Amino acid sequence: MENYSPICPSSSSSHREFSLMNSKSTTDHAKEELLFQGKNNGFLGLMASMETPSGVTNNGFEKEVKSCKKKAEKKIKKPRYAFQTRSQVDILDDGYRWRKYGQKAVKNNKFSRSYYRCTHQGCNVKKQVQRLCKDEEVVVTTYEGMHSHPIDKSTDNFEHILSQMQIYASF
DNA sequence: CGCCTTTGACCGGCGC
DNA sequence: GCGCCGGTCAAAGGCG
Repeated sequence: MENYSPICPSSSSSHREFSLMNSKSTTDHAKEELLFQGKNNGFLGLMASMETPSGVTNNGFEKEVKSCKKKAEKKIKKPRYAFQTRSQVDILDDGYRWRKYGQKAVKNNKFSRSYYRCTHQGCNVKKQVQRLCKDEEVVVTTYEGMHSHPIDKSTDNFEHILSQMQIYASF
């Protein structure tokens, strides 16, 4: 928790990661994911967009993802937001309380992907956390849905969390 | 004692 | 039609 390299050391690194995500998205619906790379305002701007669904998400960011899941709204497609963060820990606590409900091995990746669900009553937000096989320090977190309830933890703690996550926020 | 993780099974979609 | 694959369920065990 103390030896994080403050920034992504080179821009080429982020470029490579992005390419990797694109190549992976050759499988049909994955291309509909939104991949956010923390660059200028990276994560903070992103969180703002998540907390204001009528804001950025309606500017065309809100993609429709095919989700014909049985339990969820059959025809309603949910937006997904992917983040790349640089952290040595898998658990990137964003202030909400998550319960893990699954874990699957990912192809072309020696690490596995974890599936989490928000435990707040009535909140159906899901997220999945995955590491890149080549860059162990890079963690991809994909959020699905939007929280309709306040954060459990304090903002103070959240700042601490941000410092842990080490986004590419120094440009 | 209650919540959470783990883990194998199951299910639906899609490609061949 | 069949098999693969990604995502989810649910039982059982663990931990604070």
